[in-house]
Amino acid sequence: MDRSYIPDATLGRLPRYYRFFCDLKEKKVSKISSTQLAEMLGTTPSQVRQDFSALGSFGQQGYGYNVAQMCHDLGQIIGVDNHYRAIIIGTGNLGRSVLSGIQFYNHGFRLIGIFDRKESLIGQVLKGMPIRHIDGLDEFCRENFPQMAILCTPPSEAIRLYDQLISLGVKAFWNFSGGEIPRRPGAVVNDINLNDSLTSLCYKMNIK
Amino acid sequence: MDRSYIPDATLGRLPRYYRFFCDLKEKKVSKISSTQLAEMLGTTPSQVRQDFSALGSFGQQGYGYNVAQMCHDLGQIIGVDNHYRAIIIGTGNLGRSVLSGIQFYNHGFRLIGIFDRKESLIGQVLKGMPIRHIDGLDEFCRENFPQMAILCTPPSEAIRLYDQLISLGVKAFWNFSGGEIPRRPGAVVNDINLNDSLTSLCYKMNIK
DNA sequence: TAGATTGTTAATCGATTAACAATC
DNA sequence: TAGATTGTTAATCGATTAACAATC
Repeated sequence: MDRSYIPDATLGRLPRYYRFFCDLKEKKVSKISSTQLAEMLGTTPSQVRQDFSALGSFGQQGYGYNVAQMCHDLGQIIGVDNHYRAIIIGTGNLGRSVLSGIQFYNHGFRLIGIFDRKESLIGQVLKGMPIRHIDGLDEFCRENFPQMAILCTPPSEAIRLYDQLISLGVKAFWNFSGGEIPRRPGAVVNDINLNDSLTSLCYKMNIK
Repeated sequence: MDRSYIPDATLGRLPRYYRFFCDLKEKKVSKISSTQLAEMLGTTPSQVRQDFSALGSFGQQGYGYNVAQMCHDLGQIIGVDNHYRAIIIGTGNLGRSVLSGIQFYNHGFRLIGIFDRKESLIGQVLKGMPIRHIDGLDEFCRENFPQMAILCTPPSEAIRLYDQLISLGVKAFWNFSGGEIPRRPGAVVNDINLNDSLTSLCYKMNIK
């Protein structure tokens, strides 16, 4: 189980592998071969084996991969049991769709706070939690130590919040704002840029 | 301007390049060097020049890249003026956030129809358009020829709709459902999988 | 044991970086 | 002309694919 170095390309595929194994487990499939899995994923058996080898998880020669085992092992590598404390800022359509559509707990997080700037929304209950005013963000962070923040505000506000939150100890950001967030050592950022995704779809249609 | 072959990695960066040049144009910046641009993007001058060289667009030695020109040229390559006809299916939180947050016209598309299954929503007006019942999808497509579909339904429905829409001539899909859509020749798909993105963020926190 | 399938090594392919001649 | 900066070539690095020995 030496995972001193795992290629970036492998890590990029890790969430999808994990999702497939969880689904297979749900469907009571007990084992699967690299060939079958590659078929489902639209990739090659070689890549599947190379990836799992790099991740340090083991199949069994002549048998394949044990679904429950892989599900557990990949979950460990990802750290889904850590349930990092998360807050969300911005409860417009985007914020609300994240709140309603994502199962935080199954994906390694626990939601502990919801923030907005709009006075009329403060106190409204979402997911069993009141919307708090953004002005109380500092105090909230000093008391509750959120580790991850979901940025669902306009771009310029997201960029400001980013630095503010870093100084408050937040280590990870899920950025839906479309704003360009400067990378800082010690902070990790996942961007969801819908405009860029739409642009790329246009390009793909254009060349076909 | 030979763009017989453009590397995938370059194409993956194309939307972001385009966005940066559009922003610079808005800010009345007239020219920029690969070094300055690389600084803004968090990459290397070498990569910037290599990419633009592959795309067939030209800077000027000793000067840099003309912002307005690049904006125009990259827009041409992407095909933003095509304004492909798009429909959206599903007007839950996710669908509504796409409808309210995306400027279709600026990114190569034109929205021509909104669909849902829920009776109580039919007729409600969003973005100046009535929500139509999904049962009228076939007829609508045969009359209006949508080229792209945004899937904001639950996964299983998205997968069904995908094949239905392909048979109706739809060529591109923006898949927010989280469902795994089988690739078909002649169809292009851009997936937005929020669960996978969250999983990867968890992993990144876990290793830090 | 025989058959199946992994894990790993080697070969190929693609992407990034470095360096510099070309040229505006 | 001199200075700046591109475009392109070559070198390095990383990812994918192919092949097969190891082994359950």
